[in-house]
Amino acid sequence: MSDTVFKAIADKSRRKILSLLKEHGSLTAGEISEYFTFSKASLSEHLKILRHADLVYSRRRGQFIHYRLNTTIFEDLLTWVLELKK
Amino acid sequence: MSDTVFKAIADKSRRKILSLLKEHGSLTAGEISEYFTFSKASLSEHLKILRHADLVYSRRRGQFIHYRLNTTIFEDLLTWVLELKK
DNA sequence: CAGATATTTAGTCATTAAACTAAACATCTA
DNA sequence: TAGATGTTTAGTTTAATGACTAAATATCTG
Repeated sequence: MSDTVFKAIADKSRRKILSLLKEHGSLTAGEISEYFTFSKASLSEHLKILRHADLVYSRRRGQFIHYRLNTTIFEDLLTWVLELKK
Repeated sequence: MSDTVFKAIADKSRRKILSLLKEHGSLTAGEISEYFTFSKASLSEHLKILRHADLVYSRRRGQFIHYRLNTTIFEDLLTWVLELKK
């Protein structure tokens, strides 16, 4: 399990982004930013961290960039937790 | 799910401590320190963070303090992961 | 193409986190 | 009780993180 993933989910705002994406399926950076008070530049930074951890995909559709969860990494995270719990 | 837990598992050394405890059942701070190169003071700091996150118990037996995993929190972590994955 | 909108990059600053050494505290044994 | 061993606390330093503003880049529309 990569350190990058644990660092990515260590931040409360990023976890909130994940749950927003879970709830809505897909959101643009602009839509996500409506749920937060910090700047769009800061949000972009958070999204970059989530992207690098492979926790989200992004795909540009015209002017907008759509984000969605990449659930494959959660599989690994699940394995890590179960390994310690069992 | 508390932020404290996510912060606690964000550190690679602390995750290694958790897996050592999983593997050995129970270890003293001194025994744990043999697996690391950093100072015992630093280890003590890491153990404090794990204790505050309720990821480990500690119990003094004479001169030694024994650490072991507290698996109840992993249950919550599991729920968090499943919630995003499902 | 020019202007508008969406998003990211660059550069800076304040806060937090992780490491260290030295000292303190707890318990055991002679 | 004194000295040895095990562990934590205090105080400091350095590195990493998260925030900001300003500027750059990408795409759409008139």
